[in-house]
Amino acid sequence: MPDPCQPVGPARPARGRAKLSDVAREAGVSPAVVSRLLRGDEKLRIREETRQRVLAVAAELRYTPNEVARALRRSEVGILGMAVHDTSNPVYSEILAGAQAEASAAGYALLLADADELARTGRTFERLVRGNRIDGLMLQRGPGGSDAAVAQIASTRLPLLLVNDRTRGEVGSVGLDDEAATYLATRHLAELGHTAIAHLHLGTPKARSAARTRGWRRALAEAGLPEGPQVRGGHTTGDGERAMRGLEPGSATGAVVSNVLAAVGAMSGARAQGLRVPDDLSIVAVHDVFFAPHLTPPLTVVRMPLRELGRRSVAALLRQLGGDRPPHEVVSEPEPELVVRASTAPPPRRPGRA
Amino acid sequence: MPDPCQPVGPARPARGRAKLSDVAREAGVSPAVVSRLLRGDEKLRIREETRQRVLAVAAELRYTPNEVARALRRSEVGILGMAVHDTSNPVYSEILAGAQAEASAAGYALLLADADELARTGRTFERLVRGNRIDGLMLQRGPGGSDAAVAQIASTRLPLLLVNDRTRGEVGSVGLDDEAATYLATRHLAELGHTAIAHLHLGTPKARSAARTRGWRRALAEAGLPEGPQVRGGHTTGDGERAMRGLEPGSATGAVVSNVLAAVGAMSGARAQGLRVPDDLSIVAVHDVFFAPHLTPPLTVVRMPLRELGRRSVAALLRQLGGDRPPHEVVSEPEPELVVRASTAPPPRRPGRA
DNA sequence: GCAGATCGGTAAAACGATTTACCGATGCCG
DNA sequence: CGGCATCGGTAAATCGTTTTACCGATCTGC
Repeated sequence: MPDPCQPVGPARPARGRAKLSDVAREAGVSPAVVSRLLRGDEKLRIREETRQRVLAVAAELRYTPNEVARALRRSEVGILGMAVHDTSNPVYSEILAGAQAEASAAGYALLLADADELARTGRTFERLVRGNRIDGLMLQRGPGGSDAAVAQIASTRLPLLLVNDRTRGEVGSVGLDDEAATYLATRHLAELGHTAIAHLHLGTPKARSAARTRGWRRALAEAGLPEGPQVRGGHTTGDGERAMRGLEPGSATGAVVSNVLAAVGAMSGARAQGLRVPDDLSIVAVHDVFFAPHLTPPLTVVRMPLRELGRRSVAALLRQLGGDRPPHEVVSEPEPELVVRASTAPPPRRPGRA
Repeated sequence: MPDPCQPVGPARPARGRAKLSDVAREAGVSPAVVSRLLRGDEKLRIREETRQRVLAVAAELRYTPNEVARALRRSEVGILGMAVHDTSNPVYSEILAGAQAEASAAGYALLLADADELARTGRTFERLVRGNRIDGLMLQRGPGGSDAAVAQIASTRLPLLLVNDRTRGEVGSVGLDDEAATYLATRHLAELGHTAIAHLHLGTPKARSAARTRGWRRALAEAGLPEGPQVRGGHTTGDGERAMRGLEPGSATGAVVSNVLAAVGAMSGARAQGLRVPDDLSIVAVHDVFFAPHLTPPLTVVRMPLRELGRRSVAALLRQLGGDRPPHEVVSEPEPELVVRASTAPPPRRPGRA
C-alpha cells in the first residue's frame, strides 16, 4: 500500500519517468539492490520477500533504465554503427536488413551512417567514431572507399569490421565468396556453349573486384576458353549502360556482370545497341534482387547470402567486442547459387565473332 | 588489487581518450571554462590569450566530447529513431536515405528500428522508446501498422512523427499528396482513351489508401468515366501478381497500381495471363524507383518526392523537439510528376469489354 | 577613498545508473 | 562465551559533461 509517511517529493516525478532511486525508495531498499537485482547479479543475496517487493514496485512504476546513464557508467552503449555507401542500393539494404535483425536479437540497436561522409573525417567522424556513440562499427566501403579512411578509423581503436570485403591483419572483415560467384556464372555460360565470355567488372573495391575476376578466369581456364574482353562495369545501372558501349560489338556472346545493378543497365544498353538478350547476348549477374525475376528477360543471377552476411557481420563484431581477435570470415552458408532465368541461353548459331 | 606501479594521473590516460578535465588541467583552467568555450557560451567572458591556450590544448589532445556524458547531462542524445516496416523496400529505403542526409546535416544520427518489432511492445520498445535512447521517433507504418501501437508510443510523450502518412490531432505526420498521384495516373490513362480503368489499391494503411482511391475516383469523374474495378494490390510483387488474378479478364484496359512493387508483380501477372503490356493492358504505378526504366516494358509511373519526404520528416521532427506543435504536412515540392514510359498506351481497338 | 561595475573566471551540483568494498546482525560451533 | 561464517543488504565512488550561482580582483566614477 501507499506509504503513509511521504512528506517529500512525489512518488513518481510529474515530468519524466521513474528512475532507479524512485524504485529503491518506494521499495524501501537501496538503489544498489534494485540495480543488482534487475541486472541479475549472481553475488546478490536477497530475501525472497524483498525480491518480490522490489520487482513489484519496479513493475508498478513501469521502471525502465535510462540507457544513457547505463552507457556512461558501463562505457558501453549497446549501439552498433553501420556505415553504408548507398542506402538505396538494394544489395546494401538487404545486408542492412540482416544486420538490423541480428543486432536487435542481440539487444543492440543499429545506428546508420553514410560511409562517404564518414570518410571525409569531419564532424560526423568525430561524433560517431570518437564520441563513444557506438560500441563498434561496420563499414561497407563503396566504390570510392579508401584504405586511408579505414586506417583512420582503426587507429581510434574503435572495434571495426569491414562488411562485404576481405582483409588481412588487424582490421577484421566478413565477406562473401566472390570468386565462387563469378566462377558459377561463367561456368554456366560455358556450359551453354558460349566461347566468348566477357566480364563487366566492379572496378572497386579492389579486393572484391579481384576475387570476381579470378572466378571468371578460373572458369574460363577450366573450360579451356580464351579470356574474353573485360570492361569496367561499375555499381550502378548507368555504369552498366556505359559499359556496354565500351564492349566491342560481336566480341562476346555472353557477359558476366559483377554487379546486379550494372547488369540491369547492361541489358538496357544491349537493347539500345540492337542486341537481343539472350538471343544475341546472354547476361548473368552477381547478386539476386527481388525484382530480378520481373525484368525482361528475367535476369539469371548467382544468388549470394546477403541477409546472412548482415547477420554474420553483427555476430562477428559482437564477438570482437567480447575480446575475440578480428575475424576474417567468408559467409559460405548458404552457398552461392546459380538461379537460371531467361537472360541466358545458348549462343547464336552464327557466333559473335563469325 | 590496486596497481602500485602506476604513478598518479598521466596527462593523457593510456587507455581511452582525453576528456574535458584533461584539457582543463593541461590548460590550467577549470573544466567549466573548457566546456563553455567549446560550446560557445555567449555569457563566458574570457581573455583572448586564455581562449587560445585552451583551444590549443584541446586540439593537441584531440579532445572529443563524450557524447554519452553530454546526453546524460543535457537529457538529449542527438539521435533520432527511424522505424521502418521493411528496409529492403526501395520506396522506404529512398525515404531513409533522405532522412539520413538531413539528420546528418543537422548534427543528428539516425537509429534504425524495425517497425513491426516495435509494435510488439517488447524489449525493443522499452529500450528504444522508454530508455532515452532517442530524442524522437519517425515511424513508417507498414501494412499491419496498428493505431494501438501508435497510441502506445505517443502515450510515452516521446516526440513522434508518422512518416508517409496523414494524421489529425496530437500525433504529427508528414505525408505525400497521395490523391494527386493517383489522380495524375488515372488522368493519363483517360487521356490515352481508356474508359475502363481499374485500381489496384493498397489496402493499408487506411489514410494513404483512401487518398489514393479518392484521386482515382476524382479523375474518373472529371473524365466522365464509370468507376472501374477495384481490387487489393498490396505492397509487394507477390501481392501485385495475385491481384491480377483477382481482376476479371477484360474488365479493364488500364490499371492504376497504388504501389510500384505491386505494379511490378502486376506486369508479371498480366503476362502470365497472356496479356501484353501495354497492348492489352496499360499499367501505371505510384512511385518511381531506379529500376523502373529498366523493366520491360519500362514502367510509367507518377514520381513522388520520396527523398524529400525523408528530409522534411526529419526537419519537422526537429522542429517538434524545439517545441513546435506536431506538424501535419504534405510534401508537395517537387510536385508529383507523371513519368511516361512504355507500360501505357492507347487501349486496344477492340475494347476490353467488346 | 569607497561603492558599485566589470572582468575573468571557479565551485559544485546535477544527470541516472553500476559496482566495489564493506557492514551489522544472526546463526553456529566448540 | 568467543570466534567466525553467512545472510541480507548498504554507502559511496565513479562515468564525463553541463550549468547555475557565485567570487575575488581590478576598474571607474565621484
